[in-house]
Amino acid sequence: MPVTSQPSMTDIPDPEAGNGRARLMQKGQQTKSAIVDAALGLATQIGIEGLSIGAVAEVMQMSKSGVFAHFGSREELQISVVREYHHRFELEVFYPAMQEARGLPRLQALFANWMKRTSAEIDSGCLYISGAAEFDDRPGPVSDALASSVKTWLSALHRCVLKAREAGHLAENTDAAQMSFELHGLILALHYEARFLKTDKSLDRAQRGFEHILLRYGAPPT
Amino acid sequence: MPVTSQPSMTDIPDPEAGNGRARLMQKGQQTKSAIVDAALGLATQIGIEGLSIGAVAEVMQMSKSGVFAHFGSREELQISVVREYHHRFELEVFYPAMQEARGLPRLQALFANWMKRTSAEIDSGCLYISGAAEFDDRPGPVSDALASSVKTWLSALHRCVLKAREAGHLAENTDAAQMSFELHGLILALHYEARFLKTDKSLDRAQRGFEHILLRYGAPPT
DNA sequence: TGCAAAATAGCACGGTCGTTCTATTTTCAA
DNA sequence: TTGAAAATAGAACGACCGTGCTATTTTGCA
Repeated sequence: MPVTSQPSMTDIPDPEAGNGRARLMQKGQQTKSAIVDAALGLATQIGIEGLSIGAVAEVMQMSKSGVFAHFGSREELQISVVREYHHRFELEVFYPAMQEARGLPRLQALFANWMKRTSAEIDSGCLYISGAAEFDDRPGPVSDALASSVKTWLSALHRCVLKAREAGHLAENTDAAQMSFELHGLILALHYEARFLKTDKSLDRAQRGFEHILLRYGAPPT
Repeated sequence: MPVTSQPSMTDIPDPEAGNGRARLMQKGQQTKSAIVDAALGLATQIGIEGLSIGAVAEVMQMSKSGVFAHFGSREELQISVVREYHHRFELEVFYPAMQEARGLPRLQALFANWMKRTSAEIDSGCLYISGAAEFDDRPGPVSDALASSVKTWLSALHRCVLKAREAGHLAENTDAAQMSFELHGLILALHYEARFLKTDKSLDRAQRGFEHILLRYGAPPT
């Protein structure tokens, strides 16, 4: 069997796509990347709405207008941050799991990577979770970008569950959407209790919850 | 058996407690209540951090300083809002469920009320959820008040699970903390998917998830 | 009814915000 | 190396923020 092309989670067009290969980055692009980097770091701490150009400028040791010029508006900076987060999420959660065998092993890897990225070990919070709370009552381009990223990820998860069922690793009558919902809940509870309430053992609980769900949907016990 | 006194979820001292009965509210107290009311409405839309005295003053048709004088600081206003939310949560979720028979019926009522309060039908978001995202990296008095309220509620839930197990409605080896964690996850997923992603059927999924959890922990099938 | 106390308004302060405009510096290709 | 283009800085703007200070109004008891 030939090596198939890497499946991508992404369905969001990335305007910068493919200009990294053409030549080494121009100075401007380098700086812009560094700014988005710094902004993402800030956003995971104080939230996307809390992002201020002044704060980013200070971290970057640049002037406000210098930072501003790269984006044209705060909103565009926020959207860039969301795109960057999406990109990293793919890199850390999605792609590595795709190396695993289709079906249950891949689903398990997906969930394990997801937990890793969500848990408090990584001291930066999850933008998909904090962002949802910030924007669930505030429609606009940033909210749209965020929702689009999240939906892309959740539907990738949904597909993975479907494949596991097709492979006979889950019961035939498995409701994939229902199972995805329950998995999502475990991650959200992990994030909430570990990060906000500082409850220890949250990671264990998420892991055990995962096993409970697998059992319910007919996976062979581990 | 005599009617026992109403059990309370609260372990937070309320400085205003018990002065409502003494006499009709003084004008100042009335206004303060109305301000907290308006502020809570704003906070559920734009977040606790987004609360500004100016915005509250406009809703109240008062001057900024008029509003400010009641609290002495923005932080105190935020804390008052958290306390008010806690109070309403008790009233709408906790107390009504206490009318049900101890054990499984009470647990079911608790979860049903919780779902009702969380779902998108109630167009105001859940302060416990949005607040957690806002304050998980921002320690301080407001974060403390919020965390304290949430912990009070979660431990009430935990106790309810314990009682259900003691009553023989759940398997003897039920891990109450684990079960509470999983229930919490369902509510968080409901809030996330219904409010942010506008996914329909989220309420059904939460309900079905609840039934799955009950089955796992040995409750008789409904 | 009068008077102290409480409640509210009005104004000003220093600060931060996003954004605009203009000047200066840096980059990169011809 | 020169010169156009890109990148960055700096100052200023109007708006909003929380807060303090000082009137003024309203309240509720003696």
